[in-house]
Amino acid sequence: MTTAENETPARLRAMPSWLLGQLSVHAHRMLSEGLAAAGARGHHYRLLAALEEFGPASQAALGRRTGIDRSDVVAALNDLAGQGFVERSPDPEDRRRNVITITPAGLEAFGRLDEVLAGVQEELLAPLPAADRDQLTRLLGRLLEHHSGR
Amino acid sequence: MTTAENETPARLRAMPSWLLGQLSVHAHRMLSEGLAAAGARGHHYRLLAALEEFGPASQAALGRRTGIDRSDVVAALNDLAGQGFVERSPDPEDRRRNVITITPAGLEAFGRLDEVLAGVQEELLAPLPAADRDQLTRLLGRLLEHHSGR
DNA sequence: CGAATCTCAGACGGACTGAAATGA
DNA sequence: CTCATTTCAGTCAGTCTGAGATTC
Repeated sequence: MTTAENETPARLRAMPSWLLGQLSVHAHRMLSEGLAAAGARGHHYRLLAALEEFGPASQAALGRRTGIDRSDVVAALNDLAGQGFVERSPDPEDRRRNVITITPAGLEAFGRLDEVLAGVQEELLAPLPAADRDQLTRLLGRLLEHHSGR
Repeated sequence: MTTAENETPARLRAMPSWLLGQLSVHAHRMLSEGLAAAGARGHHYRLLAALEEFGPASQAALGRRTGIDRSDVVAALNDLAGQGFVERSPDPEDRRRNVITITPAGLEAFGRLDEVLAGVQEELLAPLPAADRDQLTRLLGRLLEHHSGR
């Protein structure tokens, strides 16, 4: 064979959008595997993080904060409620809504998942020295800020 | 409302894996829209790029180079052949194979798509000064190199 | 009335698997 | 016999849409 049979075209390797896409696939795989080993999914972590930071909220608000579709919020909260990590109660001020509250067990579970994800970030950035890691995170943050409303 | 109802949790916003994932969704959307306006899909561009750089190849080799599944390679090449951008001919040296060759019309189409994608990269990195763009691309490239075999 | 919330059922495109046919 | 290639049919998980019931 004169040319390598599994080499990515240089055109692709030079494109930031390609690098971004490939890396995000790797990151997503690491993340899913880490969470799966802890018995959770990405949606679960995101919902718990929103509840931990902002306190009790309606399901619609949780969907907006986490970017999870309204239907998927229902399903993920079913899981979390089944494990006793959140509680659903009707909102007395607006009876269309459920108010979702994180429980002590939920906070504890969130702490464990958070450590798992910190480990994944570590693994993801492992090849870079600390200064480069910070710079990369800053640059990505700036791009995302710019491309998602503000 | 005391707290904003659509703010992403700080925990997420600080995670490189989250930034990567969100940005790659934006990038993918821009890419698909740009290509769709030119009547193409991501698979088509990738296959044309591999043919342009490495010359005629079997379908299996194209799949390996572009990371496209063997089944999807068949479908995308059907599209490209239908538009006259590639030609399928049996390999005389190994009659299991089709040798795929890019046509002059295909090269021209590739040139157009390449300009579209260059514009998308420009738009994606727009908020960053040139030095930061290069650094970002370098850092992403290093991470990808490390996390994908070589 | 129009708009928002919660819920379920199902659609939809993308990535992938299995297997058959052919040939090295 | 084992392995690689091409092709098609079909599966699978993830995301999203539609619609109904309820309340604002």
